[in-house]
Amino acid sequence: MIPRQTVNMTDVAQRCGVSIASVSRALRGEPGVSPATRDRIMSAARELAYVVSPEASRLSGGSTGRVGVVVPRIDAWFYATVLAGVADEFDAVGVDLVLCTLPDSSARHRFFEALPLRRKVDAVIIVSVPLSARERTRLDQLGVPTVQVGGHHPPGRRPWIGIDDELAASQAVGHLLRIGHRDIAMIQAVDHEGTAWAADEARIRGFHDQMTAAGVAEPTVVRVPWGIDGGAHGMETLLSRSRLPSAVFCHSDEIALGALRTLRKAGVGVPQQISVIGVDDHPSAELSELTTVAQPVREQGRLAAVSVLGALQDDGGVMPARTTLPTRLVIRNSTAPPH
Amino acid sequence: MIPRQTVNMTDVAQRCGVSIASVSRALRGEPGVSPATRDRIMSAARELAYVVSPEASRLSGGSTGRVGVVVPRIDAWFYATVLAGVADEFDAVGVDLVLCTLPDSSARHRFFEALPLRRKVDAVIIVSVPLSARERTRLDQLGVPTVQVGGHHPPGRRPWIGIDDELAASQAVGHLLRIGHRDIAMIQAVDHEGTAWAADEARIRGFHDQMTAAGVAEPTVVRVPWGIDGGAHGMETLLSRSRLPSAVFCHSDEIALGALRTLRKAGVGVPQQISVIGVDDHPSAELSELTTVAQPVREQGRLAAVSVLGALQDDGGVMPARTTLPTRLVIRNSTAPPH
DNA sequence: CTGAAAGCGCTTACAG
DNA sequence: CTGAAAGCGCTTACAG
Repeated sequence: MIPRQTVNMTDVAQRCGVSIASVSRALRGEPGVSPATRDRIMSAARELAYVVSPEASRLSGGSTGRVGVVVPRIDAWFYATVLAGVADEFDAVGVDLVLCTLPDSSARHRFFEALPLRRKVDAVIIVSVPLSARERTRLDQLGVPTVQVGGHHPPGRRPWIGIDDELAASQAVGHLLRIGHRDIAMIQAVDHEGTAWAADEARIRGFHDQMTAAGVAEPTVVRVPWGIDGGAHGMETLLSRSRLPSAVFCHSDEIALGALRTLRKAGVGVPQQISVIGVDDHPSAELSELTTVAQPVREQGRLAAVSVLGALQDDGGVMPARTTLPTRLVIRNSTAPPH
Repeated sequence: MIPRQTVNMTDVAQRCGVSIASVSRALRGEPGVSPATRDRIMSAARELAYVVSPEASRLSGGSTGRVGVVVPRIDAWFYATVLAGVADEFDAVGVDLVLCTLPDSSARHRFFEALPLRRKVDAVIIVSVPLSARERTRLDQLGVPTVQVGGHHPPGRRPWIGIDDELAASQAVGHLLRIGHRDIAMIQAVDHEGTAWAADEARIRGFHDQMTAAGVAEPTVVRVPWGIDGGAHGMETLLSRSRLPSAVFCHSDEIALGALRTLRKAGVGVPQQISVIGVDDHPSAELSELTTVAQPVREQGRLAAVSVLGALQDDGGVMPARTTLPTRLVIRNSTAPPH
C-alpha cells in the first residue's frame, strides 16, 4: 500500500487515543468534549499540522471553509482594493477566498447559468456586478448567504454595502457650484456592452439634480468608454467645441486623469482655464493634484467580509441589511473659482 | 434562501435502470459503456439537470480542481495584474483560484509553518515571495506542483517565470548613459522589514554594473521605503544635497512617480534640469510621461497558470523550467540629454 | 463526555 | 459491457 501523504482525522484520533467523533467535535469547537480531551486533541492536531479536508467536511454536511468573491476584474484599483479588504478579514479567521472574475456580459451569463460556485463555498460576496431578476434568483439558488458590495440595491434582504454614488456626485458638483461655476460639463463613462451599472447611473443622476437645482437646464454631457483613454477622448471632444466649459465633472478619477492628460498636451491651464473634478480618490489623484470625492474602498471589502462571516455564524449574525459608507470631498489643485 | 436542489447520481441511475458506476463512467466519457446505455444516461442526466457534486467527486477522485495563488498583496498594480493573467487561464479551464496574501514577514512565517493550503489545492503559484531554504522545503511538503513568478531562482526544478531585473536596470541606466548622462543617482527601494527581495537586489546590481562599466566608481545612492511617498522622500534627500545629479534611476515607477511629485513641487524642470527613469511601465507612468522599462506583467501570470495547469496533466506537462520574459525601454518625456 | 456507525455522493478496482 | 462493493474523510444522530 502506498503511504498516505496527508494526515487525516484518524491520525489525530489515534495519536490521542480517542475517536474521530471527538476530534471532529473538538476541532470545530462543538460542546460535548471535556476540556482535557479537547486540549490533547488540539495540540495533537497542531503537532501533526492537521488540516481538515474541506471536501469530506462538506460532503458530510459541514461547511467548506471557503467563501467566493465575485468581481468584474482584478486588475483595476477599485476591485483589487475591495479584495484586499476582504482578504484582511478572511485571513484573520482562516477562511479561504475563492476568486471569480466576470469581465464581460458573456462571462456573467455563463457564471449565472452554470453556477460554478455551487457546493464549493459557504457564502458569496458579489462586487459591483449588475444583477437582473433572473440572476438574483440564480444567486439565491446557490443556497448560501450572499452579500453585495455596490451595485443596485437588492430588493430582498440581501445585505448591501457601498456608498451613495448620487451623493458623491452631488458633493463634487456642489463644490464646483459653490466656488462659482455654472458652465459645468460632465464626462460620463459608459459600458461598451450597454450594461447599466448602478454607480454610473447614480453619478449621472447626482450631476443632473445638482445642475437643475442650480438652474442649469441642459448641461453639456459627453459619453465615453471607461478608463483613462476614454477620459482623454472625452476632453478632446469638449476642446473641439466652440466654447470651453469653466469646469468638468468627471465620472471617476480615471476619466479625470485622462482629461488632465489631454488638457496638459493641449496647453490648457488647470485650474486657471478649466477646473476638473473626479470621484474615487484613486492613488493617482493625489499625484496629479486632482480634486475628488473620496470613497472608503478597502473598508467596503472589510465590511462585506464581516457581514458574510457573521451570516455564517449559528445566530445568523446581526449585520444591518444596508450599510452606506460616507464619501468625502478632497480639495486639491485642479479646481478653483472661474476666471 | 431557496434550498439547493438535490438530484444525485443515484437518481439518474434509477431513471435509466443502470448502476451509478455506469452513470459515472458515461458522464465522464470513460470507456466501458455501450453507446446505447451511454445515450440513455446522457439524456436522463440532461432531463434531470444533474450536476456532479464536486465534493464527492474529488473525495473519491483525488484532485480538488483548485489552485492556490500566493501573493504579497493584492492592492498593488503588479500583483493584481499578475493575478488577472492567472485568472484568465483558470477561467478558461474551470479551475478555481484560491487566493492567499502574505503582506508581511509574520504572515509569511505563519503561512509556511501552518501550510493552510494543504489538502485544499492541486497546485500552487507563488508570486515574488522570497523563499528561504526551509520555506522551499515546506512548500515541497505541500506535495503538489509549485510554480514561481519572480523572486529568486529556485535551486531545484521548480518552474520559474519572470523577467531579468538586472537586465531591466541595465536597459534603464544604459539609456541615460547613451544620451550623455554620467552623474546618475539611484533611488533604491528597501523593505522596511529588511527582507531581501530578488527584484530589488537585481536592479541594484544592474545599476552598479552599468555605472562601473561607464567608469563611475561610486554613484550616489539613496535608500527609501517602497512606494510613492518613499520616492518623494528620496528625491527630497537628493535635492537637499549640494549638487543635483543630472539624472536619477528609480527602482520602480512608483518611486519615480513620487520623485516627479517632489520635483514638480520644488519647481525643478523635468527633463530640463534632471532626467528621471523608472522600471515597470505602471499605468500611471504614461500619464506622467515617465520614461521606463516595461515588463509584461499579465503575461507572467498567464504563463504561470499555463505551466501549473500543464504540470497537472497526466503527462506532467512540458513547460520549460525557467522562462524569462523580455523587458523593453519605453522612452517618454522625463529623460533628455544633460543640459 | 465519548464512541460506533450510518451516511454524504462520488470513483475505481474487482468480478461477472 | 455492467454492477456490487469498498472506500475517500468527514459530520451527526444515536447509544452508552
